[in-house]
Amino acid sequence: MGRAPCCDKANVKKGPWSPEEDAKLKAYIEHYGTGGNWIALPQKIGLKRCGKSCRLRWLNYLRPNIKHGGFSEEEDNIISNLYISIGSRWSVIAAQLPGRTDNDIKNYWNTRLKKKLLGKRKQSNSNNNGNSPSTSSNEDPKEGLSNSALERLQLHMQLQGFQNPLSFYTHPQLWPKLHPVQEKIVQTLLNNQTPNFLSPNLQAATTTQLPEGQPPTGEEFFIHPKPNPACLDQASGHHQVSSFIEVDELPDVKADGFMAQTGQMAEFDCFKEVGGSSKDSLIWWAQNNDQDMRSGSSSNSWDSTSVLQSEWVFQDFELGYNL
DNA sequence: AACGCACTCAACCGCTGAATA
DNA sequence: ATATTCAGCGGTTGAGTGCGT
Repeated sequence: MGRAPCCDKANVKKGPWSPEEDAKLKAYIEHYGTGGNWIALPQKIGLKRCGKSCRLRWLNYLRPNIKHGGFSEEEDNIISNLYISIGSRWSVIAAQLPGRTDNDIKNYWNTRLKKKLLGKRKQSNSNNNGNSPSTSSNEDPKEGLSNSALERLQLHMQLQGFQNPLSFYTHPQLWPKLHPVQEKIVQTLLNNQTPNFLSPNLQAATTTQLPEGQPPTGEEFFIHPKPNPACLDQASGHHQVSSFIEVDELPDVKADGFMAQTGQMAEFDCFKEVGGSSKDSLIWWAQNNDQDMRSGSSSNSWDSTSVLQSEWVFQDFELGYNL
């Protein structure tokens, strides 16, 4: 079943918008609104543009109170931590940054912030031992986890001070401290999307608050997944170490080798603990991601069921992975 | 000055899910 | 229940720009 094009491509202008087009679009929307139909809008205005193009131009550029560039440190923190927490859901991230558009944030992340953070990490690695080649996730996307997953894993560990592998699990004070904004987002997402079997961890995680009246310093923005006590108790402790070893420092961690262990991992007690359905989901996730990796697909791997599901399964996956 | 490379960002493309016929 | 339409979203592209040689 094909889908009808949203506009007549032959009669539609593409490329950069002229000031005249901008003025027409802006004046019309400010006066009449969008009318709830972007497709019909360009015809009404007399613009030879696709409705989608008009919508994008309005949302990303013409809309009032749009900020461009000049991201602050606080915004950097929020973007980084939300990316690590929820992945590339730019619209959700943008919703927390007034005046910022998803497109702007996405560009900023891809061109600057990611490099800034991963760059720090590489520098940190070379300072530490000098023998870690630090394979960047985007160097070879066909091998290993998806770019997004690897980046998030790397950033997550970096930002958690992974240099002391046991510090997180052995120090409850390192457990989740959510900024109220993030707590709200996570709770909202939880209520709407997160499968029940994953909720307990996260809900527990969200219960830890910043001390009242204490302003966030930035560090508090980081969301730390709380380890599943069942896993801690029943998996003989080995996962504690494995979960903090950097993926790119593991010996030859590639798609096949890594994912081949999912069956073994799925049998861990801690996964039995959370119920059959979750186990199935985990296996499903592993299989689907395996396919995604093998195909080298650039499609959004966080997806098909629920981004959050994948996200938290991924975290559990880290816990359960046995080196 | 000219060239090539890297980077930025506006815009496009294609997919998904919700709404509706 | 199915098909269709559309808004919204995330990934990708390519023109423009800056910088080094």
